[in-house]
Amino acid sequence: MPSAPEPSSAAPVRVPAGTTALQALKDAGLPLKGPDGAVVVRELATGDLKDLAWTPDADTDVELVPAASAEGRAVIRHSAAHVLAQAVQELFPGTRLGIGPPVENGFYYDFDPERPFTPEDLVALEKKMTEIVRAGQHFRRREIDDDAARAELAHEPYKLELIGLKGGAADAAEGADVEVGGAQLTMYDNVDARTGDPVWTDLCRGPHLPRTSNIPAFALTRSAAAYWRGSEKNPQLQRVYGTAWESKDALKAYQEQQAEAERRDHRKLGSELDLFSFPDEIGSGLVVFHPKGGVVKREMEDYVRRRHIEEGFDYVGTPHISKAQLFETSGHLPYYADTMFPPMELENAEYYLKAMNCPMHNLIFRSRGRSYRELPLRFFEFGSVYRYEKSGVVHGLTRVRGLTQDDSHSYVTPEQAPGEIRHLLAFVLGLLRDFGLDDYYLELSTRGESEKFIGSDEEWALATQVLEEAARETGLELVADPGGAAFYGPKISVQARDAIGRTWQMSTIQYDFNQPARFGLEFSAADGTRQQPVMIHSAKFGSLERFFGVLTEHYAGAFPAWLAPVQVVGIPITDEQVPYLTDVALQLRAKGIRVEVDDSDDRMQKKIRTASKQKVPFVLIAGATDAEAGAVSFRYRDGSQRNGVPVAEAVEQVAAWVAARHNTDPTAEQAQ
RNA sequence: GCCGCCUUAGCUCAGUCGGUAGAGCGUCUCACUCGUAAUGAGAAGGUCGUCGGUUCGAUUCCGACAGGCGGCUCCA
Repeated sequence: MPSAPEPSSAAPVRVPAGTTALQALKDAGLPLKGPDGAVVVRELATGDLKDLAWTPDADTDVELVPAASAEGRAVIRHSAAHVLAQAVQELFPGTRLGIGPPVENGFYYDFDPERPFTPEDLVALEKKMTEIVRAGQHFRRREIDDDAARAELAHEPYKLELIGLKGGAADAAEGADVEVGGAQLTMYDNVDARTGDPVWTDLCRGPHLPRTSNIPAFALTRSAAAYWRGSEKNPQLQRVYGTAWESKDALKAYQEQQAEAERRDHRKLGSELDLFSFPDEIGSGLVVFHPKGGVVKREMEDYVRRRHIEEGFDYVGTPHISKAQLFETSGHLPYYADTMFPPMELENAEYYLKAMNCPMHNLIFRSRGRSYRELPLRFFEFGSVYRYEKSGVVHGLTRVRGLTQDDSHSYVTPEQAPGEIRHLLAFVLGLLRDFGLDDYYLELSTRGESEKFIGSDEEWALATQVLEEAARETGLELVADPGGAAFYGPKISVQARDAIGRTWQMSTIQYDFNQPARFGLEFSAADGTRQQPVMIHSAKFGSLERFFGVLTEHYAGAFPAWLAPVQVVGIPITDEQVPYLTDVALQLRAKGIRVEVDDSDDRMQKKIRTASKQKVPFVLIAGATDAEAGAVSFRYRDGSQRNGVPVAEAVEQVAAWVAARHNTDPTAEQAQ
C-alpha cells in the first residue's frame, strides 16, 4: 500500500463570514497545492467537509484537509468519478448515470450504456478524462429542491430513484449517500473555465475539488457489471473502476503494488512452481496437488496436527458424506441446501456430501456418556468438505468447491468457555506466527437483523460478551462486524496482513450454544445432574487450500526452507563432481532434507538460474577445488554465497536451519 | 447464478479479411565440461476447448455447452 506520510494536522483556521474557505487558508499561508495542500476543509463545529469555495454566513473555524489523507484522497477520487461520468456521457451520449463513489484505493461509477464498455472504450475514456482534467473546469455547488431536481434529472431514471430514497440513503446502496446523503439535495455543475458555461451536471452531495485540474493523478483500471443498488434482483449496470491519488508518485506506487500482487498470484506461481492444478476433467474449483505442492501441504498438515495434539486436541476422523437427517438436526440444511452439492439417492435415503464437520463431531461426543471430568473435550481433524460455490465465485485456491478444513470443536462447560476461547485465540495466533504471519487484527462478528439467526437474545448477548472479552485481552485491534455471524452464534476472526499489506481472513472461533441443544448433547456434572455443554468451533487456517494460496502469495513462492518443496539443489561445476555431490545429497537426505542434484547437461550457470527460478533456498555448488577440500559452496536465495564450507558443517547448517523453522531466508551473513 | 471478455504445442503468446498453423521457453538427442541467473546444433510435440450450424471448404463466421479471467451477488 503506498503510504504517503500523513501530514501533521494544521492548526484551526478562522474563516470570516462572507469569505471563502480558500481565501482564509491563503491568508493563513497554508499550502493549497501538492500532497500537503488543501483539497477541502473540515468545519470543526460539525465535522463536515466543505468545498474550498464554501463561504460561511458567520465566522467559522475549519481545518485543512490535505490531499494526502484518507479523506483528501476520497475527495480526489470522488471528483475523478465525476470526470469519468462526464467523459462517458460525452463519448457515449444517452448513457444513464448510476452512482459514483470513492472506494478503497480508487473510485467507480455505474452506468447504463447502450452496450457494455470494451477495453478500447476505457482507453478512449481515459483520454477524454485527461482532456477534461486539463480544461480545468470548476466544480460549482448548487442547492436544489426535490421537485426541481426531479425536473432537471427527468432523463436520469436512476438518479430519480435516488432522490426518492433521500434520507434513507444509507439503506439505498453502498455509496449512494455520496449522491443524496443530506436533507438538502445539491447539484454539482462542471463549468467551463473560460466561458463560465455549465458543461456537465451531476446530482451530488460533494464536496469536490475546486477544479478538475486539481486531480493530480488518475487511471482507469477495469470495467465490470454490477447490480443496481447491489441487489441481484435489479438490472445490471456497467461499472468502470479507476484509481486516483494525491501525486503521480503515489499513483505509481499503487500501480507497482498491483503489479507486485500480480507477480505473487498463487494461481500463476502454482503452475510455474508445479505445485497444483485444477484439471477441467475433475471440475471447477477442485484442486489436485502435484508432488511439490504435496510437500508443502504435508508439511503444513504435519505441523498443524502435531501442534493440535500438543494443545490437548484429540485427532478424529469422519466420512465425506452423510444422510440428510444429520444436517437437518444440525440446522444447516435449511440454510445452506443451495450451496451444498445436491443429494444422492440410495437405499431410500438421501446422502449429502458434507459441507461442515461439526455435526459428525457432535456424534462422536454423543457416542457414549460424557463426564464433566473429560471437559474440555477437543476434537480435531482435517475434514474434507464440499461446497457448491456459484460458478462466478470460484477463484484459485482461495475459493474452491472441495476443501480441507483444519477444523476443531471444543466441548466445554459454560464456565470453561471463556478460558477455552482464550486458549484457542493464543493457539491460533501462535500457529499463524509459526507460518510467518505475525501482523493481524481481530474482527467480532455479531448477530444481525436477519431471520437466519437462531437462539435467544440472552444467549447471543452472553456468547458475544465472552468472545469480546477474550478478544480484548489479546490487546490486538478489534473491529466490529455487525450481522456477520454464523446463524448459530457469534465469532471472532483473525485477519492477517501479508507481506505486501493485504489482509486475509484466517482463523475463526465461534461460540455455539445451538448445536449442543439440537443434538441433545449432555455430560454428567459433579453433582450428578445432566448438563448441556457449550461448543466452540475453531478453524486455524479455515481451509488448508486457501492458506496454501495465502502463504504462496505472502512468500511470493519463495517458501521458508522448512516448507520448501526442494530445500537444496546440488550443482556440479562439471560432470566430474556429480558423484561427489550425490554423496553430499545422501548425507543431507539422512537428515530428512529434500535435496536434488542437478545432473542435467545444462551449463552450471543455467543450473543456477533454474534453481533460482524454482526459488530453492539452498544451492550447493561443488567444483574440483571444493571436492578436493571436502567442501561445498553455498549460494543462497538472495544471491549471496559462502565458499569452501566443509561438507559436515554444510549439512549441519542446512539441517539446523530447517529444523528451526525459520521463516526468513537464509543468507551468507545469517549462516555465519 | 448474473454481465463482459477470453480459450491456438507442457507454459507464455503470434497468426489465418474462411483454403487444416508459427515463435520463445520447456522436453528429447548430440556436441561442449565450463566457478555463481540463459553454450550451440538438431528433433519431437497441435483433430486451434467441446458439440452443433452456415459454407464447396471452419481454427477463423454463428449458436449452445465446458473451463478460465474481471466484477456483482453470495460465503456455515
